[in-house]
Amino acid sequence: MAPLLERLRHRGWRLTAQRRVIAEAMAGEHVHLAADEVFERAREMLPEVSLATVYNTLNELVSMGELAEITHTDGRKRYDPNVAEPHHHLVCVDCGEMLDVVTEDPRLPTDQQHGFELLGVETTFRGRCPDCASSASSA
Amino acid sequence: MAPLLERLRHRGWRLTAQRRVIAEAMAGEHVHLAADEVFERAREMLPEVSLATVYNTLNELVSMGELAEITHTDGRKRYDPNVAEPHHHLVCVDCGEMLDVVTEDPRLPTDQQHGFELLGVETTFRGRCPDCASSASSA
DNA sequence: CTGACACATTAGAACAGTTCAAAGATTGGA
DNA sequence: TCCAATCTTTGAACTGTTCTAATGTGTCAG
Repeated sequence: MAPLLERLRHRGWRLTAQRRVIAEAMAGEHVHLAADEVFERAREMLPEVSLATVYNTLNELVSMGELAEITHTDGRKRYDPNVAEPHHHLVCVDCGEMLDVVTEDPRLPTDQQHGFELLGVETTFRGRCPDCASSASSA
Repeated sequence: MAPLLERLRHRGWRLTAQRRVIAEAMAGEHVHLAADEVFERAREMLPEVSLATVYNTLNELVSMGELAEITHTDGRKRYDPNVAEPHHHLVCVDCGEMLDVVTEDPRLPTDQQHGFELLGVETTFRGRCPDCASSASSA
């Protein structure tokens, strides 16, 4: 799938300077930035950009389906530009690093569906990343 | 497993009036209350109880391992007294109702582990509950 | 090209959920 | 009973996010 900026251009989305740097901040493969991190990155490229615009734009991209919103344990929302390939997440409980993993979706047996119309599944594997594991054992 | 209050008594946890009503508010099988809902329920039984105590107590119970903390999409933490039986959740995207479901844990293939030491898995099935499905189609 | 309207952006106030700090109340043990 | 430890309370502070009202910018019809 084309990168985020490309996709937005195709949609005829009005691409202002602010929106471009925000989209550029989200570029990449394993990107799971929180709003304040997007703000940081965007500001390096365009210092005048405001936090409100970052929030506006991220919310808009989410409702356009161009970004996925991930709710992290710490209460900050994170944004994932990888909406093309269905995937789950592997998160380090110590440093919060988040990686994409591609695994089979877990299944919900019919007798557990409670009459729900199923729409999706999200799985988060929690663990300790190599860096945190080695620094913990040496501590 | 014994209900929450029972377990707490066994641990010799100092059981004050406030703590008891908070624990009682969490009693039941499919309970996934947010802090303000616990506060509400507790206050019905003991009007003097304060919100700070609710937060203090919930956090304490979580670190004792007697409650599980669930991070909901809306930014409110929810608390689950069912820590005995490993389970996952089924959530209505419209009304937020949350049910426990018992399914097999999804597996993370070794080639996807990125060197992480795995600690746990959380799965959330998202869907629409029967009530919301019928009111949506009639709307 | 120009005016005008729609849309984007901004700063800061407002808001929700949660945590913190200091003072007061309660508990259990000597 | 008195003390020390612990619990509770109030209210302020903090974090992440949304809202508001004013200003700025792009686009297009004429």
